[in-house]
Amino acid sequence: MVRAGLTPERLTRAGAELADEVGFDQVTVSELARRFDVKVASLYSHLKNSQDLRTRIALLALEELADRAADALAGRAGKDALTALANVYRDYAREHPGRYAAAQFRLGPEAAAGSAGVRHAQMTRALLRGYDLTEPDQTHAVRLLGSVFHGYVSLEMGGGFSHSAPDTQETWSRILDALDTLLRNWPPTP
Amino acid sequence: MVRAGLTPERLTRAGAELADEVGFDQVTVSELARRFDVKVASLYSHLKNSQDLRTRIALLALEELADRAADALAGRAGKDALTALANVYRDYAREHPGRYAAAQFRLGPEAAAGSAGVRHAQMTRALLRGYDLTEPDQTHAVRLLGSVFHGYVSLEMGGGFSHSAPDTQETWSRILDALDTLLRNWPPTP
DNA sequence: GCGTTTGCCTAAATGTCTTAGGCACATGCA
DNA sequence: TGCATGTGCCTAAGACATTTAGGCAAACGC
Repeated sequence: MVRAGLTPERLTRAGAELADEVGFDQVTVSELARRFDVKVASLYSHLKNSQDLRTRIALLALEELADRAADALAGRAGKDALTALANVYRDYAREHPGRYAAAQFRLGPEAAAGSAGVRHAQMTRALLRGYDLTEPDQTHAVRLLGSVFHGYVSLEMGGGFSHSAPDTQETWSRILDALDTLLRNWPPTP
Repeated sequence: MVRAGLTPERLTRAGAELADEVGFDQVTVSELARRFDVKVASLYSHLKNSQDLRTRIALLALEELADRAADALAGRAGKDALTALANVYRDYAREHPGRYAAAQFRLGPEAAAGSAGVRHAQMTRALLRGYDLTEPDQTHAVRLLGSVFHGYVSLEMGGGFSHSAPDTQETWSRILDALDTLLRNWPPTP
């Protein structure tokens, strides 16, 4: 009997691919076992359970996203950086919808602490250094950017903007213009 | 044998309550049957299947949300209306997390067409009449507001802003200030 | 070469989803 | 009032996912 060479890492990568193909919430231990041509119970030597698998996929996606973001931000500032970071999220979601959904997966406090979530916040903060914001407005802006990026990408992927003109690419550009304007003219606290 | 009095409507309402208690993706035909003290198979006279149940809950949530939004917008304009509408989404998500998740549920094209989704878009457009935007910028702004509202609420509910000062209420107010400013000074197309 | 560990197996329990077919109660018509 | 019909919930059963327990054999360490 030839050993399949299962490891948590290989299972996680295969799980991520599976998520992109069939959707994150259709990711199943059974299907994963099928792909490795192995019995289901065998996976339980490498994964705690089904939840563990999903968590690992989520952490993988967060890492990949953070790596791409770091890459995109290198050497850029101001609106150039804003556009680059925004496009990282949007492009990743389009290329890897299952992984993107995984990145939104509600992590337990332990997993969240060890995740790349922190890097994401730091990078958004770095981006904002190109604008003239001081605390606490910088934090507010970090949260705004996170909301817009995530919200736009979710709605676009979910088909929320599907059936209407103008096309979503134009809206995306204009939203980035608008955010840039807003960050350069952040309203003072009333 | 006393009849339980099942109807699609009662099942949908109970399903919505179940969603708020245990989360939308934990809503199960079996659990619903348990709550009505009825055998699982009995529900299949009233529901096509599990997907049908979820779709009905989603449509219910979209209706409720649209009703609240219409109510909140009545007699308001400008920033007052903006704040009111935004708070409808945020409050609904806090009061009814399961229903809110349901409202984000990916509907099939048929269900989507018959849903209250259209009313939501119309109301956002109505709100924007208080600002000076013409097409296509109005559409861009509709999409931006949808993205921010949805994105912020998801991230806040998902705990994305949990562990940091300043508190989320302050951020929420400042984001609404910022959006108001932005809509009053929408940048011209480059 | 031998013992131990590791990797994948079989077996079995539990739970969900779904369909098929049956019995009894409620309702409608004579 | 009595009967016929239909509706509402039932039992039964198959398919599939999750998870645990325990076993056998290949790989590795000495």
